[in-house]
Amino acid sequence: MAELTRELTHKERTRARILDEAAKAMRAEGHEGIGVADLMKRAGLTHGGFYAHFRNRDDLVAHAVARMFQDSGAMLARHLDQGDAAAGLSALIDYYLSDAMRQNVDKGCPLPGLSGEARRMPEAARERFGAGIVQFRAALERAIAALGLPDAPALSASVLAELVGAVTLARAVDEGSGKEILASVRAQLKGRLGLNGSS
Amino acid sequence: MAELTRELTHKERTRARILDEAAKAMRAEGHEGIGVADLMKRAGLTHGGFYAHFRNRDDLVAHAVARMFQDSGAMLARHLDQGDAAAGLSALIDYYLSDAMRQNVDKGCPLPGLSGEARRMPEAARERFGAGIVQFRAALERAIAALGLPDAPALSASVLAELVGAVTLARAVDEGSGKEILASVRAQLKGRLGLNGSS
DNA sequence: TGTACATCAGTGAACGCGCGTTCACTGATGTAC
DNA sequence: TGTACATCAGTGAACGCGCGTTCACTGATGTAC
Repeated sequence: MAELTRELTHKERTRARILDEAAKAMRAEGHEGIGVADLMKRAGLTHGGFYAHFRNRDDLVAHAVARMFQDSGAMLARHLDQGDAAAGLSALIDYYLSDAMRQNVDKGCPLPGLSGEARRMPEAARERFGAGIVQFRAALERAIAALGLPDAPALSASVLAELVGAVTLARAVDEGSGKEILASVRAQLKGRLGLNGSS
Repeated sequence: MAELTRELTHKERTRARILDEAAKAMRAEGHEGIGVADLMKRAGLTHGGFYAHFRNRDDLVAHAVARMFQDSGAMLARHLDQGDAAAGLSALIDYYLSDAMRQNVDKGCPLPGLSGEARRMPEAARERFGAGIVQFRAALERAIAALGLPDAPALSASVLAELVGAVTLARAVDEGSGKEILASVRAQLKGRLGLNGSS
């Protein structure tokens, strides 16, 4: 408990900086897309020091994945853990399917960029990734149930698939098609969840 | 025209074999996941011969992507280019969201496995990939329009996102969750398209 | 029909390069007295 | 308060390895005569 509020040591701050850079790099370049030397350079260090912070590269990847889902969980809580489920879901959809999400591949949710290669990640990272997906879906399910829609478990899977698929595809096509996919899916999804009229 | 029916030369058959292996390997391991030497070994050859068939590795990747979308287009045509749009779409959904699709990552549609890294592919491959997505969506749009549903363009984007997202996520989580995601999305998607009762 | 030769798909050794990892060392920090 | 020393985060040269690519060569094939 004291653990949670204690000042970070110098080493802990360095480690956090490395993890932040790793999370950015992995979102942009995939889990194999950045090397130890480049990563340490981005964090303002030399590559040899890496092994004072992580057992090896696989260990880094696992912790970077955990880091990304912490951010992701905070984003979900910000939108969904408030009184109004309809307003929260609507805002989440607008955020997730925004053009900023399409463009800023190194920020935000790891699902569109990394789900396709999760299978190939080192074991610890893969497990955390799977757990992150399950957690994301559970948050959606709660919000959908609060909205009073039927069959929230199945609907949450469907909505999550549509959100993640839309961003993934929007990033893979040309800019015009990508923006259009996002706009189409935003409209369809809100229609489906009855979020059209108000708020 | 004669081009299309002519017997393949020995070299052309070899090239096709290399491309088939490359397509399989890329679906399973990503576009950077297989090396020239391993690929040629899988095709029963040695690595030096590679450059008699392709300018370089980027050239191979571009042609392998084209190859995958040929297969993908044939799969779509098989399901959708027949009289009954409802039966065709229903069969496509069952095929695409099947457990076989979840398991056999080296076969079938390249979208779930590779869309997330399309952005990072060499330019020619990236363009073909984007074109493949647009073509897939167009086929869906035609079938949805034939079904008589309103707003086919937007709905096709939404359905495609859901299909691709569902398989991507199902492959990234544990087996139980994966099967459950596929079953949920199958049911939701068919309900959405009014494909529940018959056929 | 049989021989000589050109063609060219495929071989395999070699290359330069960047990767993850190791390790002896440096030098700033903070505690002991 | 000032000095001596232990700690340890970070440095940078070095390693073995696998990668994409090159290239001189081989040997089977098929055409020319």
